[in-house]
Amino acid sequence: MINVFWFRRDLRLHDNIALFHALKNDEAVLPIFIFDTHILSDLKNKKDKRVDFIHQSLQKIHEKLIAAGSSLYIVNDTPQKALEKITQEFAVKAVYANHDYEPSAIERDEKLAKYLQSKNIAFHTFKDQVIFEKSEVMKADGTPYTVFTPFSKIWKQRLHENPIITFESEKLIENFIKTSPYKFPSLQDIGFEKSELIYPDPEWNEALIKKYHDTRNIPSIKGTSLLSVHLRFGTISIRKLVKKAVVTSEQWLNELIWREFFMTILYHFPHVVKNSFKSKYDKIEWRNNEQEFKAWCEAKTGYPIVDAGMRELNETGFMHNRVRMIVASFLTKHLLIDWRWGEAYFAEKLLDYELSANNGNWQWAAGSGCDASPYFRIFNPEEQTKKFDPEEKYIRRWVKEKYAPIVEHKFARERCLEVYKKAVKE
DNA sequence: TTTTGAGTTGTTCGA
DNA sequence: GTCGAACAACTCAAA
Repeated sequence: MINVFWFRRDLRLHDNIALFHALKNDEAVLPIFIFDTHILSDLKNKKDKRVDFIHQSLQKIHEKLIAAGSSLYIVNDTPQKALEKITQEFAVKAVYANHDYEPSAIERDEKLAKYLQSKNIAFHTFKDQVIFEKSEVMKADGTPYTVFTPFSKIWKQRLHENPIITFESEKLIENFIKTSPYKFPSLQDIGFEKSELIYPDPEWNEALIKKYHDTRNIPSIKGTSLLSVHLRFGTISIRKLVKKAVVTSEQWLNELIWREFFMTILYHFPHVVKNSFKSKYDKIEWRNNEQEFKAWCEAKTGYPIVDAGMRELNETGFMHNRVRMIVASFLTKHLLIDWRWGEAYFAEKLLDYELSANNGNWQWAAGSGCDASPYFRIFNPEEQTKKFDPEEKYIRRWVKEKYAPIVEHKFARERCLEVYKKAVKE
């Protein structure tokens, strides 16, 4: 009998909880990854940077496994069919994986758990990608928080009561199954091509995090950690990051807590995927002008800070956090385009795309979310530029051509206030 | 149950 | 140029 470890969004060998539990048993462990054809077929761009990133991360794991006399088993299929195949090929005692909290992942895992149970195979899952999950940080009355500050207070209290333990999974590498190497598929084998992917190594930058509070809002400085993509795919351990954040930067620790706050919100309020967290904001009469949306996507709004951000996104798959807020406010409030359109565009383009954070932040910008920005708070792109990019270094880095403003600020602001007021009053 | 204090990230206006 | 108030009034969390 063997055990199976299924890599999902935890693409690392070190400090991986489910992997640790799989490897500490007597049975040899077969490491697998499934390129889910349900998900891949939805990706329009065959040079998707995220697929490339996953592919590269798997390659690194594969090489380490080969060095240990083992091999990564990769299947290109639906998870259901992939597991059927594997359980036919091997005598599987149990499947190990880490929790995944998105609504579609929960549904997938529930179905697979039933299937595995019917085959008498255990399905062991563990908390790994967060410090506190699901219902671990709740109000005294047992209901979930919908405001960040009290959530973060209790989160920190819980952390204090439960010191972080890391898991030395990499030291158990000898317990992987010994095999001759399985074929490692190329990007072409799974229907994709090499992208122009550039991403930072998952390195902790102590000096940067110490200055984080002062420099994080300046888009021309590389003042943000750039670790989001590694958190997204689990190429870095959240436990190791939080341990360091606690002693380095309260501000940065808060950003990690925001990540868990939005994950908790999505878990308890899955309706936010399609609808406003606060239902009255679903009454907003969006203009949804297709040409204007196209101009926003293509970085042709005529507002340099907005266009710079969109250009950065289109070219790199990343956008500085301050600029994300500015372009989101511009789309929803200046152009009165449904936040879901913007959310979908970010989902397609962002290398660090994460449903919970993307949805939470878009709803924050649109004013429709929990703990959201009040609707009358409308970013003025010029004021934001004066404050955060006064020498226009960031703008000049990304904007080559100038366009006439798509809409006049004062007019757009007043129009937005009227439309929102009407929706909220009804 | 009622009350009280507080709530990521702003802008504009007028003194 | 700087500063404080208004924006509009609501909802949440906790005592």
